[in-house]
Amino acid sequence: MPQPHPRPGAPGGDAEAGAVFAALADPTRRHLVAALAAGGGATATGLAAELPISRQAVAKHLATLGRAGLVSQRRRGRESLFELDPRPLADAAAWLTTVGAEWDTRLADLQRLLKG
Amino acid sequence: MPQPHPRPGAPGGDAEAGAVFAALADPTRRHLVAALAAGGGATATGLAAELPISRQAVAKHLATLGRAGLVSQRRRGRESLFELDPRPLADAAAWLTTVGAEWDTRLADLQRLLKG
DNA sequence: AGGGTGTGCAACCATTGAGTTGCGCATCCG
DNA sequence: CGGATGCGCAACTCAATGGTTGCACACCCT
Repeated sequence: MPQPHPRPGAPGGDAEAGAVFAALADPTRRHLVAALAAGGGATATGLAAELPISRQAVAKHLATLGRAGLVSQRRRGRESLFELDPRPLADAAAWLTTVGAEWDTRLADLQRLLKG
Repeated sequence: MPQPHPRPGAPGGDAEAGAVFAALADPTRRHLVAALAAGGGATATGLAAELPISRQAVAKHLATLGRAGLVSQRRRGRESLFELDPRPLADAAAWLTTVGAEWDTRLADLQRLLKG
């Protein structure tokens, strides 16, 4: 129900979604996420091989993605595998559609107001 | 079809989506987007009134959102109105779901491989 | 006309973040 | 055993960015 003054801020899970947006703000990180989505688990060294940056840079990015809950790490002998966890992506998508829907509702209300 | 070397990057519209993610990475900007979605057009001064930062800071954020295509500006006499444009949100959502779907497909393929 | 109100522009500061290099430790393999 | 390979941690540089203040211009209203 559209009110003139709904709460100023927040659709559900703003913090979670925010972490995801911040994580995906960087093109390198988007590339990593896409690569992990397409290729399954991979190591930092392997991922760095197809990128113009150092392994440590990739490792940092993976750590950032991990902090956002998008990537999980598993040690396998002397190498460590990184794997995508797509669940937070859903939260972010929900935020986007919620805001979009809220806007659409507002427009519809406005038009109804003008017509009526 | 899962190959060892799929294309490195990109579901459709990576650049567009990236701009949106970068724009929404900041909590203040998310708040602004939410406020515009809920309240319709607003001025920088009005938006700054409910925030702990200066009008100019808000203006800068609105400019950033404008560069991402999320906000349009219209001069009305001596005040300038900012309005949400939700279309880029759809692009970003599409990116998220594409990546998620790609991951799901990969998982399904893997399971089929193990079963078959 | 002229004061109040709202914008926009520019300079400046502090913090964050991406990237690098160097080093030490663990693990596999000949 | 001992070299090679891979990882993680720490220190450092450099650019981007969120925030501020100050000022000048445009517009509304009495």
